[in-house]
Amino acid sequence: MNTLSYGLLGMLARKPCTGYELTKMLKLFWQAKHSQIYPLLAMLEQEKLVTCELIGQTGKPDKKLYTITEDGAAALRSWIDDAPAGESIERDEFLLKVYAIGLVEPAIALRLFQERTAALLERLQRVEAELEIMQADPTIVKDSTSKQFGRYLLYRRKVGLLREELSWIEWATPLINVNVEV
Amino acid sequence: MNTLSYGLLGMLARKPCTGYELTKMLKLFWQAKHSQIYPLLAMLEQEKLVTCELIGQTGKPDKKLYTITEDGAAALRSWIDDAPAGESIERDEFLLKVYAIGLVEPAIALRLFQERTAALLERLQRVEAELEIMQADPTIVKDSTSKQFGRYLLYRRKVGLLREELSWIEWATPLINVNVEV
DNA sequence: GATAACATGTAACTCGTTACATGATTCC
DNA sequence: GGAATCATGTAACGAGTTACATGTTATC
Repeated sequence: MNTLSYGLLGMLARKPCTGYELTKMLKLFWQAKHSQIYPLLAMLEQEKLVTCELIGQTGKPDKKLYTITEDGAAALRSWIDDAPAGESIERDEFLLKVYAIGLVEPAIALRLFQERTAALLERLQRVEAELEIMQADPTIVKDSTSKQFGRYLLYRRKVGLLREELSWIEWATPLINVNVEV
Repeated sequence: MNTLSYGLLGMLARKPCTGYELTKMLKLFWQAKHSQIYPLLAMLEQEKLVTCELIGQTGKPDKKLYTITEDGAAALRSWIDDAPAGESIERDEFLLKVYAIGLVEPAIALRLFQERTAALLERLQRVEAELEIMQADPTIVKDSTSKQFGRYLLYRRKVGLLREELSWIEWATPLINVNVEV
């Protein structure tokens, strides 16, 4: 049982999902490709931490709906309670490029920031749209024992961090122009 | 040449370093253990993107000081210019735990946030201390073509993001108490 | 007497990505 | 006609971690 396995259990605790759905949902908090997720789901099923139901569809491929079991929920809870805080990992190519930004021409530096801004704005839009849906439901926002509550907190966090990075870029951009503008 | 290799070149573009120093410096922007870094440095030397000087020390182990070459700087520049924006990776166990926070007792949830706060404050202190050193030197802060400039930007970014997450926790904490306080 | 900092390296392993494989439907 | 979405799976590879290996000095 690695960290990702518990992550999958956590998502399934909110609602039953297919591997395909989990892959997309997870993207915001823990990147993993489907090739990693499908085998883990099979393992969780073998360990009886989840059950699987095959759902035939017409016009679309059949799918497998996974549901967390009582054992699974117990394992998840004890992981949250007991596991020591694993360190967080961040690997962002953009940051490595910024580190050496003094070496490249200002035009290149500015393009780098512009591209980042575009990507951040796109993500921000998606996250804010999802947040608005959640905020329309008062039980999600107010009941800290709701199954949806943690997800709501995380979306709020994401919005804050995205906005913070955007305002950092706004601050940094004119600093790069300085030597060029004369 | 993978992303980490370019990251190492970027750090070496600022100043010559040993593998040991690089491991520590990199930690803030791209986690990597020394066991991954030492072999890459050997490879960069073979490719003549860096040179290596053996420095004997008394009382401490000998060390190897790596310096970026003209070829190395050129490779680094063209990577920054041309390489398409690689996606950023974040893997944070804490986030997965928060996702399922509705399942655990409020006391556990609060402890989770408290531990996170402590870790964030510690990191914030280190980053702010380093920032103050940089801000004492006006050339670093004002000259966007300085070798130090990118690093300065990144430390500013880090401070902003750490503070943002701290204020998110301050906002979230009372929401968890709600059901308990009655 | 134990731990931390300094300093480098290799081997075995797990984790994660890329590519291969299949196949219908909808939108441009 | 081509791309995107839905949907699952495996194999080969590359990236990253853990553990092993060595040795001094300074601090608690």
